[in-house]
Amino acid sequence: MPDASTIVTVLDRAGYRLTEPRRVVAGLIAGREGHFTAADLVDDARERRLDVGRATIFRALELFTELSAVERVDLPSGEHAYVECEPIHHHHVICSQCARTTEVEACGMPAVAREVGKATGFKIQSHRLELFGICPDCQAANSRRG
Amino acid sequence: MPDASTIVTVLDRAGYRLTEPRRVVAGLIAGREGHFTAADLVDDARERRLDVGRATIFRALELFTELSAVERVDLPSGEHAYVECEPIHHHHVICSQCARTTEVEACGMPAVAREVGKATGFKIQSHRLELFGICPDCQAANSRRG
DNA sequence: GACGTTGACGATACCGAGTCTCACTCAGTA
DNA sequence: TACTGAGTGAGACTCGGTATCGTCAACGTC
Repeated sequence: MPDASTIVTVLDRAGYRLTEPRRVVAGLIAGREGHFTAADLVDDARERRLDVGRATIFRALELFTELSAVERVDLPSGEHAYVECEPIHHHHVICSQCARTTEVEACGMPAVAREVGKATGFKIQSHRLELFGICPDCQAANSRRG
Repeated sequence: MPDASTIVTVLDRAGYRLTEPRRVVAGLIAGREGHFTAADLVDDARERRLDVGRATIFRALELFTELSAVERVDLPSGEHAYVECEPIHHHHVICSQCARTTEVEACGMPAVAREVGKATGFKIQSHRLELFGICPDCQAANSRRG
């Protein structure tokens, strides 16, 4: 279960001000499972009558991304989404049914990157890997349904 | 060197009409090296005084993508771009200096996907891998420059 | 606790990518 | 040649994201 205080702590450590709107956005993120878009948070805030401006939500997301408290992912649809995550290098596995995401280290990746570098002559600097599939829960639900 | 006739052939085989605007868009794509955005093509068309509507360019790109004659990639900046490519499963290595792209099979990927599936319990259906680095030409140019 | 500084805020205008609509055109066919 | 419907261009529209600007409040200092 994600926790708003994690983000707040990261913010504090980095020397940023702990303002009410930032706490609210952190709380909205914590209240979500899986990926979410900026628009989702804007809607959430409006529904819960939390007085946070649209611009503020975008700014907060930008800041959290910079601090690696959340990460941007690109869905197959081309949409930009965010997921809350630990600030270490990893990748996301995204359930295409329920949108839940899981972090993985995908430790085989450096080898793949090395191989690609060898094959193409490129000096590989970074990569982006996103995996899409069906999570265990949805698999179970699907098989129950027949 | 990409070739407009490749796209035109794919279009023809799929039973789509070979109209002038589609040939023009195919030509614009062929005239590019590396990735490009829809806006790039719109600009190109305007510069060369080719009478192709903006909507038509978007429609053509959508169609070409559907036929796997071009593929969408997401740049680290979050921009959506396209690259011309062969209609088989592969990944792109993108030069962060000159934007040139190269296709690779990244044959180690199925193993990584399998491993991730095992570790998370997800049934992996698809993945998206993009690699960013410096191409051989830019490396050479850089080392010449000191 | 009061105060001052300045980073953060909300409102809102703005921008640009992409989509939708609709009347018109033209490629392919009978 | 006439017909038909896929494809087109113009332009309005939507929506995600950014920029601006006057105001507010977090936080360090006294």
